[in-house]
Amino acid sequence: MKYEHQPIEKKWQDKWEEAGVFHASNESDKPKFYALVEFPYPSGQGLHVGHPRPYTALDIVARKRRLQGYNVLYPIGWDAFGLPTENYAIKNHIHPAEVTKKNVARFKQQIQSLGISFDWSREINTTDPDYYKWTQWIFLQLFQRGLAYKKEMAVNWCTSCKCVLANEEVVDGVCERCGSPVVHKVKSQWMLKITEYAQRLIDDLDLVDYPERVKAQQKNWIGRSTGAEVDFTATTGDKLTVYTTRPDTLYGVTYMVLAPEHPLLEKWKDTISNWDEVRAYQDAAARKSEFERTEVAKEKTGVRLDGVAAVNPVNGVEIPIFISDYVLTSYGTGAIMAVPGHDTRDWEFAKKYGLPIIEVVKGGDVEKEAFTDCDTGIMVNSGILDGLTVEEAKVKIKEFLEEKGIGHNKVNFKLRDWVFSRQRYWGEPIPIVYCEKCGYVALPESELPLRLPDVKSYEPTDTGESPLAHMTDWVNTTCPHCGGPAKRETDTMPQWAGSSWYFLRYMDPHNQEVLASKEAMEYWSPVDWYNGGMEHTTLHLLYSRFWHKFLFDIGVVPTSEPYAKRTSHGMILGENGEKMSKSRGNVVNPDDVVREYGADTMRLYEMFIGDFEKSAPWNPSSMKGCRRFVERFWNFQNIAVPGGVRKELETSFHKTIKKTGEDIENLKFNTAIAALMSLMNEIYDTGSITVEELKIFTILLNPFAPHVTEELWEQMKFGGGMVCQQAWPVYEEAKCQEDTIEVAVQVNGKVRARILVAADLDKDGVLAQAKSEAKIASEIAGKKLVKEIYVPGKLVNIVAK
RNA sequence: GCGGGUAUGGCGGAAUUGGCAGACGCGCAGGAUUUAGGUUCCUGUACCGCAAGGCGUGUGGGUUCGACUCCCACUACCCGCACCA
Repeated sequence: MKYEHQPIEKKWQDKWEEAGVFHASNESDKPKFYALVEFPYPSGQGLHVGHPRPYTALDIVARKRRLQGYNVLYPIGWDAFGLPTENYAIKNHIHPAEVTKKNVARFKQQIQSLGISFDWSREINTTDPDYYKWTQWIFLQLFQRGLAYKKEMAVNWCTSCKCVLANEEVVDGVCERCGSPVVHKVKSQWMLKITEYAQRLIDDLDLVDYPERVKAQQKNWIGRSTGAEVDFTATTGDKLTVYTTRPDTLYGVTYMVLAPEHPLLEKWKDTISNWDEVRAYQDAAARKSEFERTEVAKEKTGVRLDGVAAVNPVNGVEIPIFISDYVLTSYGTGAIMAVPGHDTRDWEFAKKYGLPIIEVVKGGDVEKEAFTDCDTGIMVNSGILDGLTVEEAKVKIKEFLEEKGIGHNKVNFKLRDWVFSRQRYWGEPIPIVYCEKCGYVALPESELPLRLPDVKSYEPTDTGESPLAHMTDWVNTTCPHCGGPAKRETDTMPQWAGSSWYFLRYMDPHNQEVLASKEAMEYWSPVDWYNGGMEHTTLHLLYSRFWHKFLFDIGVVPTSEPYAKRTSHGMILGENGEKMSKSRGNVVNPDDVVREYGADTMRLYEMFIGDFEKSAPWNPSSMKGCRRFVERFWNFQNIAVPGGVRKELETSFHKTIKKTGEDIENLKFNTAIAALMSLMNEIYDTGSITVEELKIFTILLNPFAPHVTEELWEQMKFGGGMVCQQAWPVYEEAKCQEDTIEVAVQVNGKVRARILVAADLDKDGVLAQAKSEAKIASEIAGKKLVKEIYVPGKLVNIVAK
């Protein structure tokens, strides 16, 4: 009997939707389980085979949890604002909203053809005004508490998208999205003070269950470092503060370096005798692109300031001051003290400009190279610190600095505030107006959502203004504060805005009064299990944690962290082992796979392909094994006989129930499927399957292959509704153990025989049986038995000399 | 440079409180059924060897009765960050 997957899969997808079996309830006596996958950006290309991997994985978890009696929320939606849609709209003269609608319809149809048990009654879309009303509302809360502010600053400007990018969106000096060069441009931008949450974003990682690599990457990105700020004095009398992580090396300072943009330079204009040279260097630094300036390999350059010097506060020594573009204004104080004896960059710089190098920690040879690996060394040439260990010196110097009032401990972060405006059309309008008299004024809540106006042209402008700026009717408005003339903000929010809180909306997606009701959030929070890509670790994941902490602080959400557990899937690569992409021509469309092999086979294949957390190349030849597995399951019908679980298969069934359940929770879908395959092989070896056995097998397989299991359940007239409404089988620990077990017998660590023993036989009994084995007896004959080891149920090792 | 990870048959991959390496699947070889087979079923399959046996988890050491697993020193590759003082 051939399994016709096409009509059968469609049939069950329709039935599930009609019956609403996957709709979550906000009121239930059952325990809740909130599973979340990152909602997709509905691009024009449609789904590729990478998308279903995480969806299927959490679908398996969600389906299994439902069978176990949980009230499961497994929602989906569309992260639909963004550049590709807007660009497509411009090119083809279609409104971005129309493009979005079309793409969403295609994505939805594709996802539904995979049999994912999403709760479609909670579908959301970030471009829906009923949704972005609340994105704007959150922005206003940030603004009213001083966490959103406007700032004139040099920003990353993509020359092709004609748009500002966040630091996180610039990769190797080019735009992450289109690969065009990124240059610096001074513009007035909306910023969000994520830096205010830097410490808590690190600390609270202890509260959540994230993979170590995700935690490490976030910590690395936030970049906390501890050190001290120390005040040097310039010969002009100005205070010159530096940040250092090594205040213990203060006696080794032989010069200072300022960033070319350091504000004191302008003040010293008349004192610096080589001002022309300094100005030329400043200009050159300003012209460099982000990429040129951060290129690591390049040689350090700088200019010495003539006529101004600095005085080291610990020993009164006068030292020269340089400017160099390797010192950044955006980190620390924009000025550093240079210790060439113990810092590689300072050492190179000192060698190049012939500056003195002083050893302050013993152990290296500072004439040959900087001695940086010196945490265990002893201080020398360091006045009050001489003879101390580095560790002791750190404590003593800090006491000294504080006593004299010339320095104090300081924590610094690499994390910068989040550049939040984009000069594009297809994003949430920022609900702020600018009034000559009152400055930036928040729109009253009653005017939300502030809808995107219908513009004729979405073309980005070369002036760096948003396309919205041309809509004078829309731009010109009145100030909500004083009633005078005012202009609307014409920049829009970045794509990350809508995705920073979407998981809250799923809890109560149709609420018109608040972003989600208190009751709904208290019931569903936090997300129990959130799976997503590693590429979002320092973008979406960090941003949404920040917004959630803010919403927690103002009493909107009940938990300080949004996601209790995070997991990450590996990428599906092309057949050639390279990343799937249109340009490489190795993209596989899931529609073709579903048509040829069926959704169940596709799901099994993607889960069986390898370790879920690692990337794996697409290999259609092993698809056959999964299809074969589905058909062999289907053919169980041909050998089904009445009866309960047979004695000889009892242990196997208990073991498989245990393993399948545990493996699903541990993301080990590949071994869960392998266990089911093994059980199937064992069943076929007996020549038949009993009705009870088939029922259990069907329920175990259902989360992986939902369609074929439903159809077989119906064909067999097992009753009680659909498979997805049954109860997950329960195993007994005691019955996972065989009565008779095989024990390997080793002599001096090498396996020489295998014996069958009763499971409850004690050590002496097993050893006696092992030694009576002919092979073993001859091996140990005439030798002295030194040691005898028995690992219960596994092996015996006899050490003989 | 810093941080994280990986290395096992022809291939994807199993196996971790140290205890039978190669589960499961693909592929391949042989056989059965079939008019036929890109179907199904059975058998075999790390490597060397006819066999007894030997050898084997990136490399080199170590601990142990016993190491894919633990320790030390390397190599190669992948990912993230990177002039962060």
